[in-house]
Amino acid sequence: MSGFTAPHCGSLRASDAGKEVELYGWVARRRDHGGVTFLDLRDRWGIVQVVVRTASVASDVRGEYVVRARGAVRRRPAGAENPKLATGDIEVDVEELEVISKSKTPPFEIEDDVAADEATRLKYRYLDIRRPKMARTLELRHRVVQAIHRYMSAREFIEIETPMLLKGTPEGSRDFIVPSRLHPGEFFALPQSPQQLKQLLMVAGIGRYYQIARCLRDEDLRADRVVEITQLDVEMSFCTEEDVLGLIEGLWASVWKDVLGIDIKTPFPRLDMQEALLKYGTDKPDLRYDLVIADVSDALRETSATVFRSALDAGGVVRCFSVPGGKDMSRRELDELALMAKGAGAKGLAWIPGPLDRHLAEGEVSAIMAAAGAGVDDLVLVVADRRRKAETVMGLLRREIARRRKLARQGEWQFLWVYPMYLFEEDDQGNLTYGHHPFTSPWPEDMDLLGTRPYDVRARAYDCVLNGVEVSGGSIRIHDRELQERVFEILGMSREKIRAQFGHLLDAFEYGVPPHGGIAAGIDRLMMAIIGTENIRDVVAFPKTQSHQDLMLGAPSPVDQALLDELHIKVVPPTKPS
RNA sequence: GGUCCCGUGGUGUAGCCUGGCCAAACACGCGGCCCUGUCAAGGCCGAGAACGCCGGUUCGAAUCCGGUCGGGACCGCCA
Repeated sequence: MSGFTAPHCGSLRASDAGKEVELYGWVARRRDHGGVTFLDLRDRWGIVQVVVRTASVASDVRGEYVVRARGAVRRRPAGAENPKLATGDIEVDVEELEVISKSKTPPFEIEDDVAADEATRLKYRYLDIRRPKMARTLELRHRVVQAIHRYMSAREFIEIETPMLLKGTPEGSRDFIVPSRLHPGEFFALPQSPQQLKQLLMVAGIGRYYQIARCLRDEDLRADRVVEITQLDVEMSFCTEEDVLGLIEGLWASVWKDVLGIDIKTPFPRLDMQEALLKYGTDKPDLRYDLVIADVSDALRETSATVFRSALDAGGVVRCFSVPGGKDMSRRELDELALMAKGAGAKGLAWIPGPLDRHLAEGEVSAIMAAAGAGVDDLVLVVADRRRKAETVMGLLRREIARRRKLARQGEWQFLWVYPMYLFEEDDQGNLTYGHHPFTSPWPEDMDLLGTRPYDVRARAYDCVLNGVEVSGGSIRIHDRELQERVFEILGMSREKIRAQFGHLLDAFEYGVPPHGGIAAGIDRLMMAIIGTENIRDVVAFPKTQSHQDLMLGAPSPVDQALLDELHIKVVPPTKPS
């Protein structure tokens, strides 16, 4: 009999009692009592206890050895059941035990609550994945993706693969590029997303497209970002926002039902961008806790407190929110928060009651308290700065307070749509840039603002946020060649550049374009929300580090000079600034 | 591009602020012995780190300073 068809260690139940089985697995733990030895045998499905009564057989078995154990499943003696194990009602009485392969002592213990350094875990990822929690997460991820396939397929969406080797573009994120051997000095770009291809599929008349696609962006990493993301990419023709939002609400409801057995409420609440930034200081608010931010700029217009006054005079804002029961926060904790605010670029952090009170008029203090909705036991955190900076800092503090004081209500699934958003944003240099991407359709009623007040033009764009994680985002696209060209021009692109970068799309738009729109959902972030982690590496089998390294494979690495020559590539080592 | 945190046996931590009492403590793991019912088994015994690396200060550095490498968090960036 092959081990492949043998029962799984973790799948045995009381109903299997009496069966003669052969088990294959890893030794998770050995408890040697002299006359009798218990081995916990682990496979992807779980752990089962096997009992070895021949001391000599068990004595040379060690942790992480791969073994074959043959014996009879039987109910455990009364009182010896282990309710902590799914297999805890039974055990396997070993008649034959064979060591298939030995193991060195692993660099960290293979158990769910490992505290091993993440670098070590990444180097030995194959051991890390042996941890039941990791294996469960990967299996859950598979089930989520399968549920997505079923749902999309049932609605007549078809999965179409798009190329990995695309044309580079200076827009958006930095491209990963691949040298062309046959075209010296020219490069392909790996996809940041199949955006243009899926729009072209709409021109092609496909109507309903989806793909579970890998996308690569060469950007600096964060706790919630990886280099290679997996996204559900969707595009559909003749649709409105309501069609897309409804489709995705139905999708999440279906995934939650099928995979988690949970009913979630649809439709999801909606919040426009402006309100999200004001009340939560972020475009992806976590609604599992309250902490609503208030603007108190007007109340402090005449204040004599210099910190607020100078910010307001410079055209900035003063924002605050109340920390319930925050009066008990220590000076040390407040200093930590202030340090964090400064780290995010704020000039400082004020709190009420606090040292700044004496610079404020009586009425100003009470106005702030009232706006924040603060009671006598509460503490109000106040930041004065340029609007965008104040929003960022308040959002950061709001999240930090919730984390420190464990304010997020567990077990809640707080979905929401941020919609509508804005078509354009201001970049660091004060230049106009797109908010979502340059193919996003302007809000019809705002069309005449395009030439005059572009920043006020709303976009037919939407983000779906779950528990503070942006899980998807998309838009209704421009399907008119002239409007598309106009938007490119407002973005400051020359005719020549438009031609070179997007000529294929504009050409296609001359052959009958259906109105279309779509959305992309990040599977990695979705999984983060589902398992409740803030570390995206927890949901990826083989993730890279913050500096884009694969510690297990040792990638990136140099390649043979011969290969470089063939690709017409010359490496210029970085010069150190003196 | 920037700010911050971390780097001590196989693993996780303590020690570092206030240099010498630290060839460094504790727990887990590991090795040996004992033990027929445990399941984080238990008991006894034992091995194992000159403190990421380089340089400096000092009579003396795990402890102070500079640099460097590695990991992480955040700002910028991420259409």
